[in-house]
Amino acid sequence: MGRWEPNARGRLEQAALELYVERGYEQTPVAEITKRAGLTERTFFRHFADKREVLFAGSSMLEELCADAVAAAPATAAPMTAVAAALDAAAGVFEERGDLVGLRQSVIDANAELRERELIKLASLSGALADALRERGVDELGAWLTAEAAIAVLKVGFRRWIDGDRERPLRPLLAECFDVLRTASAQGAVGAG
Amino acid sequence: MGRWEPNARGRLEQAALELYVERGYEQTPVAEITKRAGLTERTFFRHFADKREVLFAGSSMLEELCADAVAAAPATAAPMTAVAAALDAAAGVFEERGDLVGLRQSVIDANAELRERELIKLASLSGALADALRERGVDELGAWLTAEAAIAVLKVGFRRWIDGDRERPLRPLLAECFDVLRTASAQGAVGAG
DNA sequence: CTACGCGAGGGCAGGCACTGTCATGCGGGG
DNA sequence: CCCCGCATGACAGTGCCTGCCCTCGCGTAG
Repeated sequence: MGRWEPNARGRLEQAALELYVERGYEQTPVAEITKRAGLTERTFFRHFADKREVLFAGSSMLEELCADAVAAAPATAAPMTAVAAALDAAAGVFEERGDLVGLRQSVIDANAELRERELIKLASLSGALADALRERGVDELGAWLTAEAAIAVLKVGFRRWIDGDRERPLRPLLAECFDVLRTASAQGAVGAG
Repeated sequence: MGRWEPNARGRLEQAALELYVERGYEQTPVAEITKRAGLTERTFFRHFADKREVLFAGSSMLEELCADAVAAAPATAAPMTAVAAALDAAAGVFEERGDLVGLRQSVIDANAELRERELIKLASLSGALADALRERGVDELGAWLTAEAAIAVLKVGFRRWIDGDRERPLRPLLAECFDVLRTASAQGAVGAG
């Protein structure tokens, strides 16, 4: 037994999610979160850079997971196939904890600051995917655009999953998005130039 | 002559950009901006929702421009061709004021909060493009993904333009991005499912 | 000409997010 | 037994942002 209860960080994450759900993000002062977690405000900001970040603790793990999946794809796989494998891996994580993910997303959707934070996390994920593709020898432009395309697919597919029946698997929705993107890209787009 | 100097909003925008360039965004209190513009802090927040928004005054205009371009595309044009026309129109605006755009972007790139705001503006632009595509009769999924793909192209092409020689036209860079995206989408991507 | 409302901005008080700094007490290593 | 590191507490301070009320000049109705 230490001087303090263990897992301060986890307690803060849980208290924050609960309160954000109960009262909304804006109506929840940091002091309330730390009170519920049995800690002080100062400690909150030692664990999380700001009031938003507490909702995105798992994003770095997701990044690693996706980057590893890209690296693990067969050497013969096309770039788009490699990032599809990464989204496949990510989908597994989401599907495992559908309820938690849905709750968290409802909080994010309800607040502009949180949506901003979500977008920069997705941009960071895009960067990680692009890096992983470059490691595979993909050229700069191809890596960048393939990664951004994957994020587009993730955004749209994930949204349809969240807004629909969360018992349905996410993976087929992502596959459908890849298909639609391929079809749309194939037609036209020679206009700019 | 009114009671106050005219164009308070414009003076705030200019003073803010100047100061953000001179000292950096974080090191510039709102009070400094209003001082330079000859106004009070309270007035700043009547014109702009927050300290970041003052840098993104033109984004709603850009949205309208792009949405109009999509609507104005020939009825026979494919969705991707229509959004390419929209980026074409946007590129024209950027190229006209390359210096200002470059200065503004250097400020944004230097600060995470501003990058977040930029991303949500791009997401909003994506939504506007998707709406315009739906107006053309494009189905939900196709509209969404085509719009997101266009934003991906804009992000990558714009970045290359900013980081390179800004005298070079932006449009060919965007066209190249569309090509690369089409090629990448055509290969593989059948993995998720 | 007067009265009145409206619009743009000023002034002030206050809440809350976040930071710097120092204090505190448990655990482990010498 | 001492000391040092580490996680947390305590507290003051800054800056962003808001709510509320006041001021003044202008246009307009009467």
